[in-house]
Amino acid sequence: MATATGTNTPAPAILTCSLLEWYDRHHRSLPWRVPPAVIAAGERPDPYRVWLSEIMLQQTTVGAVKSYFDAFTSRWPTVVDLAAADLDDVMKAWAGLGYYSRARNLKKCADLVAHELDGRFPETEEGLRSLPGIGDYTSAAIAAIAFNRPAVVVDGNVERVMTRLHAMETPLPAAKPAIRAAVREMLPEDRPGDFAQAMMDLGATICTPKNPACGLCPLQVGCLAFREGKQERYPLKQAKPEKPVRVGAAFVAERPDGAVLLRKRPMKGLLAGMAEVPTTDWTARQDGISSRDGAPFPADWKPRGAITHVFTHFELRLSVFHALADIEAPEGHWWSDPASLSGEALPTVMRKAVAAALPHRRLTRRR
DNA sequence: TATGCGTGGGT
DNA sequence: TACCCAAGCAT
Repeated sequence: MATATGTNTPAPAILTCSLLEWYDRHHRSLPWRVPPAVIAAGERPDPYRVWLSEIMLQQTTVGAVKSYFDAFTSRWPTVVDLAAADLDDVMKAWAGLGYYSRARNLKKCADLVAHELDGRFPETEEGLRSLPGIGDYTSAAIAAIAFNRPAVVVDGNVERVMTRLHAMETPLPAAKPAIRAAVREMLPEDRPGDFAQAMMDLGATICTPKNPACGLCPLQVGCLAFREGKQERYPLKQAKPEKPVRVGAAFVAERPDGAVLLRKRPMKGLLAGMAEVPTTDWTARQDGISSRDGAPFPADWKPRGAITHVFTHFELRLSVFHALADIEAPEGHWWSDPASLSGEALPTVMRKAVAAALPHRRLTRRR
């Protein structure tokens, strides 16, 4: 439509058409995706695989998800299989992927779908939204991708694309309603699933945070940020508070046969229900950083350096100590022998601690 | 609306 | 190096 200045802004439907043509040619091939040509032939994706991929992809990169997705779908091909699994096994399979409440909710959701919904996922946003671990984004994404419903799917990619397209001066998250409205304008009635994935692919491969490839962008003719040469200015965001530092000590006890003493973290809070080596409390204090006070039992604890791990909202510095011990596992602890250790539900921070104490031990899960 | 919740890769 | 960021959810 024409503007007062004489410059032309294409109608939303024109941009949508351009985006879908781009997607037909340049879509990413992903293990959980049914490509557009196959969709056009009338095939639909497996809702279980769509759901599983969407949960794994929450705040997580495609590269990190792929091997986990393959492992999960090989071991548990259907939602009924996953419902029949032990939660402990699911947590072990999830270890390293982060945000562990996702895995707990994944299992809850699978149980619910398998036992109360006859193994079938709801087909509406509202129905999906009521399931554990499924919020506004994920319900819309599954409804669109698995069931071709005209849902407004807005993730971080879409936020970036739309704030640039319209040169939105409102910072996130306040801009979200305007972003949703702008996406709704572009929704195609016939291909909502492809449209949602096309927007995300565009954000991931063309409309990137740094150095966007505007020369290859199907929306370039309509992009106000590009017109002003200010692509990287958007999206505007609220400033974040700085990260506090917490310190503590970790104690890696090794039995003569090489087993390592572990315990289970509380079921609530950080790394809930995951395994760990014994540690002191993690405090904000900077002094006593290498203190071996707080060891789980008396032993000849020797310093093995320190590790740093950055969580979302604080940075953790752990002094690591090692000792040989041949005792019964204390209440709530267990000895994990060398063959079992890498399969434990150990979050990355604890793998770092063990690696510092046992530098010759292999702890990597996959590659 | 604000905060807590992981991790690894990119720049 | 020190950030930034990624297909967010629960409370």
